[in-house]
Amino acid sequence: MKISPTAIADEMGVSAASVIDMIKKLSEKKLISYDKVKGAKLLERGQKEAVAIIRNHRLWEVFLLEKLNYSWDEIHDIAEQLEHVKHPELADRLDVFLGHPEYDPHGDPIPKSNGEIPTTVKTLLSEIAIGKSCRVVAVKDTSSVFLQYLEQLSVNIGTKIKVLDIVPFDNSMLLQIGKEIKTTVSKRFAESLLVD
Amino acid sequence: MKISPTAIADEMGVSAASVIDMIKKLSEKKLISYDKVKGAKLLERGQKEAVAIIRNHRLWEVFLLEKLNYSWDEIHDIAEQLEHVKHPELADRLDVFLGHPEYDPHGDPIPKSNGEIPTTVKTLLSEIAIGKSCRVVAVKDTSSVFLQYLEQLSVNIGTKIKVLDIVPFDNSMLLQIGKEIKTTVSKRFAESLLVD
DNA sequence: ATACAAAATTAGACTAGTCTAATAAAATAT
DNA sequence: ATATTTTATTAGACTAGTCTAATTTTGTAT
Repeated sequence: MKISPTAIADEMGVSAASVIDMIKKLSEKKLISYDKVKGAKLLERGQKEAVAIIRNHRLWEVFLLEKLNYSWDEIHDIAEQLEHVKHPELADRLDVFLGHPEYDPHGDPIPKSNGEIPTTVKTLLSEIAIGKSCRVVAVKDTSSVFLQYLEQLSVNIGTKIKVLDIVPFDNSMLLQIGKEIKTTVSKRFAESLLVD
Repeated sequence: MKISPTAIADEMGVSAASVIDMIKKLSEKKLISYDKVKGAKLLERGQKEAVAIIRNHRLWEVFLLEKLNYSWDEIHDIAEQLEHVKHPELADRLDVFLGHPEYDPHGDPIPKSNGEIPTTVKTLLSEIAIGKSCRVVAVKDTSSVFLQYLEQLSVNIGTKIKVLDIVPFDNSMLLQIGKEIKTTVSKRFAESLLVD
């Protein structure tokens, strides 16, 4: 997919001009390539740095949730600060301390030391047929409102969900969540949850 | 003690001009006061922020040493980055997780949530008389070379030291460290170690 | 193919933090 | 009390990251 300056600007909430400036700087540093037609692409060094930071981020998220008892919707913002702490062995030591977790609390895979990222088969809940069951493996939307809504519905990574019915009118889904809860959710909701 | 711009510049390894510029900015923000005669002083708000950061720093040091098994001389640099991570509850949660430690690995007291800093009676090892025993409570010098030297001598916070003799010529001290080690150390060394 | 809209780019400005070099003020020594 | 040295301060410049307001380029629709 083509990554254009405006796409980045929207995503990051900065002006297009800032993105262009930064693209120039990162290109000079050979971290990314950029050409008007192909858009922006990570170069080898940039890819490595990026994956390392994602690894940090996800490991810290596990730490914040499991060790400091932060909730699902609070950890992202703090991890965003922690991810930039730099020290050669830090991620590896954290990884050992946490017992080599494979996924972060949002269900995203934690890159290995060597940069390898485990892949998982993920399907949108919205694509599950009536009568089928599945397990939540990740969330696509990590906003607080969504995560808090999930918490309210007792939906977590690993929660079993059965699709009882789909309303043809607007594709709302009637779900059996775990054993206790039966509820209807919107199409938008079903498109924000990843299952296997 | 009067804190002058040059003193700060030397300590921080920046130019005097930068210090003056920063003094202006911090004064405008009412974090410090400055007057040529009295020097720089922390104001209430500045004091609070400073203590909060020291609290973060020392708690992270405990974490790095105890949980990630970093060594005595590596933790300071990493904690210097971690200390600036900002989140309302972070220090308190870390404090709970670590079991409310009172001192950091260098023996310095960890400020309480309310900003209170426990005080301890500390004496320089160089002031202990021949024949007296004492326990190491803190280090005054936290450079790697010094900390590594201490490690080599098996000196840690809590280690018992007996002053066996003092050389009148240069005030070197003959020490009994723990049960095993007997060695002579320089006056400089004895002035870098705090005991009770 | 021309005109409008959208995206990319440039120009110029601003803040924050830093520097060096020049100057002013203070402290110290004789 | 004056000369010398040290300290404080100012002036002007630089980098990094950001912005707004042009302007140029590209894409699209008729």
